[in-house]
Amino acid sequence: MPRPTTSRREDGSTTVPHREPPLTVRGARTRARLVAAARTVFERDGFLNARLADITTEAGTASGSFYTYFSSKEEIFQAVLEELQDEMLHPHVHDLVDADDPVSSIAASTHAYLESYQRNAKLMQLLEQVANVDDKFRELRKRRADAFARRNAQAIRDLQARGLADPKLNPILAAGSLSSMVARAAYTNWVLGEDWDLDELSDTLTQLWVNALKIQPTT
Amino acid sequence: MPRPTTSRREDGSTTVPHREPPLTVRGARTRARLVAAARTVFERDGFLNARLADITTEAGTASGSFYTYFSSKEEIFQAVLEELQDEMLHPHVHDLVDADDPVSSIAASTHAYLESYQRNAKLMQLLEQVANVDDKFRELRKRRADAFARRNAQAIRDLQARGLADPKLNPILAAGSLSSMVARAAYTNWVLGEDWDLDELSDTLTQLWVNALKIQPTT
Amino acid sequence: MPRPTTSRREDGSTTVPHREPPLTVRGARTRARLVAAARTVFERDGFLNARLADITTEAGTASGSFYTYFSSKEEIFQAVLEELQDEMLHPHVHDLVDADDPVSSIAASTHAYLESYQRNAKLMQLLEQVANVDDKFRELRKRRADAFARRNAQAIRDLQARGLADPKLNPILAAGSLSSMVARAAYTNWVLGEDWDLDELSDTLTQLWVNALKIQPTT
Amino acid sequence: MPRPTTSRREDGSTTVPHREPPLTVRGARTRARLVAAARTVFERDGFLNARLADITTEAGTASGSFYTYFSSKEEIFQAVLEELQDEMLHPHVHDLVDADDPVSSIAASTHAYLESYQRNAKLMQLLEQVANVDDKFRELRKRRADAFARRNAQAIRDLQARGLADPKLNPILAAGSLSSMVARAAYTNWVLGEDWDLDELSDTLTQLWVNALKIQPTT
DNA sequence: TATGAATGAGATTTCATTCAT
DNA sequence: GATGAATGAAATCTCATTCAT
Repeated sequence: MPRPTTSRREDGSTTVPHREPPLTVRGARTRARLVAAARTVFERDGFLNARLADITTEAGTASGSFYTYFSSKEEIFQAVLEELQDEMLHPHVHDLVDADDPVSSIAASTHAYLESYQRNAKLMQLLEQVANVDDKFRELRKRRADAFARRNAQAIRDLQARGLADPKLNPILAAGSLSSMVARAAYTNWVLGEDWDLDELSDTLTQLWVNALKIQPTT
Repeated sequence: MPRPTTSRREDGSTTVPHREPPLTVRGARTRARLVAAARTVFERDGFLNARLADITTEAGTASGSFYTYFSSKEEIFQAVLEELQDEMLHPHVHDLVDADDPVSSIAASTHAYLESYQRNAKLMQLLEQVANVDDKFRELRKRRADAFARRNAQAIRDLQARGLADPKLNPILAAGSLSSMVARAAYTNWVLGEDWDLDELSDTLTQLWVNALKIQPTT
Repeated sequence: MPRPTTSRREDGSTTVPHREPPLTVRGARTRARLVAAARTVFERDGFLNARLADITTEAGTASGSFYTYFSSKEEIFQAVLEELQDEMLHPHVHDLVDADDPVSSIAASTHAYLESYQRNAKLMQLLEQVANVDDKFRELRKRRADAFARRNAQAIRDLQARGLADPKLNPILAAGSLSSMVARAAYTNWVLGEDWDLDELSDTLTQLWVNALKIQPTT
Repeated sequence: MPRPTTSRREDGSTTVPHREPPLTVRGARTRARLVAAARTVFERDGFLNARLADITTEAGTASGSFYTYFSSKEEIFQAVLEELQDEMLHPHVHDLVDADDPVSSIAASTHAYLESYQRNAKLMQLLEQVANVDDKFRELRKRRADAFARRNAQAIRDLQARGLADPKLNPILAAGSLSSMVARAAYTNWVLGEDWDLDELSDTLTQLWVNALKIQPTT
């Protein structure tokens, strides 16, 4: 349809398939089983190749039960994504400003990002796949990237104000570019399958970031 | 959405019955029309949504004629990609070593990369989409990224040897990371649709790169 | 729906599934086989219960071939309907005015209508079913009924002008009502399954019509 | 559109497991709510498009409660129909014989029929739809039409015996045909959506009926 | 009685690929 | 080489009906 396409009503209006949250304990359990199954199947087969039937089979439910809780593959994918922590979705240095020691702060957040990327590599790969196929997810990612860039840009601005970072840099572009660097490096390593050591990569990225901003030691 | 009967597996294990290059002039013309049509359709509809029938219709040929020249959508996509210059596929600084002035060299190649990315944004988006869906193209991208990274790593190593770059950096990881930065920044700008000015972005990236490597002026 | 319901293009635009008429002889033959098969299946199973698979099976084609020529059950039903003569779709007296003998004229057209109704009873039943289920066909029927009513109303007006019919009657309402009488009587007899004799029914309807209009003998 | 799992056959051969009438007050109330909801939903969506889930939602009951009172959509439709007065289901002249004044009698019953048709137009449309889809309802309609025809035929026979109506007419066929005329005219006006004035239509139909039977004034 | 989650059969529709002309 | 009709596998989605609580 396509749906339908599928207009149900005789007046041609289409009801947006809104799914109610489960009201009973049994319902909540079934929904949870479906989400877990979806994660398994997505990670195994990829988003595009995953069939709803695979998911329900994996969850041990009837095929029709899927639609009790979700109205599309996209929707259950979103539910799967919600298990990803926000902090993991983008590299960040949000404690940069508060820190007496920006370098350790960058090091810490970089390391944390890489670790969680590695831990969720399959899911990150999925996200990459879906964001390049589905406009809604592309938009979602853009909004998140923007939010992080703004926070990092503010941090850079603060450092510049305190004379601790290269004043010539455009804070927004620099923040976006350096975030990009970390995100793409992680992608290259764990999705494309380079075999860089996590700690070494973390150190290099931290060093590059610090150098790039020309961060001055605070002491 | 019904499943395409082909390209089921994500591991890319599809047998490719090779098609002979066209022998006659008419054949060469038809093939060229198909490739051009494919580019149009891919850019309009995306790789996944593009149907072979759309391509043959756009090319003004019968649907069956497709198989005279190509044996799959992947294969014609490869043909379309061959129009992209190699240098455009990855950010590079290959003239870095020879240059007396590494900064201008970085600036020039960054600017060139961004320009061609902007010019071929639709195709780059396609490449991103396909590389995240088809293992063969993912592999292809990895090999190319590796090749560029090796060359850039060598350049960095040379600068370090001449005392012109931060000796603490791991040349391979630094090269990979900085390339990633430029590639992903371009992607963010022209695929995700940020609205950064090309020149400003180019300047920022150059500055970050130079800072990151702690490149010393040669004079 | 069927494909998510079902926008093909990435921009969300939906292509109206316009089917080209067949270009080859083979194509024309296949299309004809499908229409014939559809009539058989519709008459046997009714419009709603008919499955496209039944039609293609009956036609001896692959299921997918259906969509080479039609894009929906409604569309092939329309093709089946086109075999019905226009004159058969509504009771009419269009030669009423010209006739020197309006009574024989009414008798002849009534008899002709009933005969063709009987001959196409199954199809008329189908039309009744579909017109009460599908707005497009309901509209189609209304337009046709209107056209016939206008012609008959004109005939009545002429008779009134010549002093040959009851001048108190509203020509439009009388025409509509008397047409309704014939149409519904035929429906009652051949669809609901009364067992009235065609000739007797024809005579009665003619007599009622003549009486109702108070038609005077012209001699 | 996927096929409903039930009511496959057009011959209406569905086993109907009877439901006991509700024993408690609460039960009676629930049943009444369901019937009212069904009418609303049927009139809004049509019989075929109406889902049992829509009905229970509208009634504010759980979906499973439906089967406590009804065993199918057909059965609840029948319950909805029972709200329609019998007299409304067919045009009638049942007081014709007793009347000293057959013309006024015909006028009165015609007018009454049209008025109630207009008032229940949505339900009459539904009945038309269902009677053309479900054999049980088609049979029901036929039986009722027969009963009315018999009564009207008797009335005509009486008039003929008293020398007050055209003796050449077959009473049964005339009764059936004239009833058809009124019923179909009402259908055309309020279901197909002509825009005839009720009183004008009523007058015309009465006049046609009186003329058709050649009814003589009794005085 | 009432609830609402669970079930699963089954039709539609797509489109890559083949093949007779 | 070119044509375009024919093929058929496969996945989605619906919703009447059942059933455990």
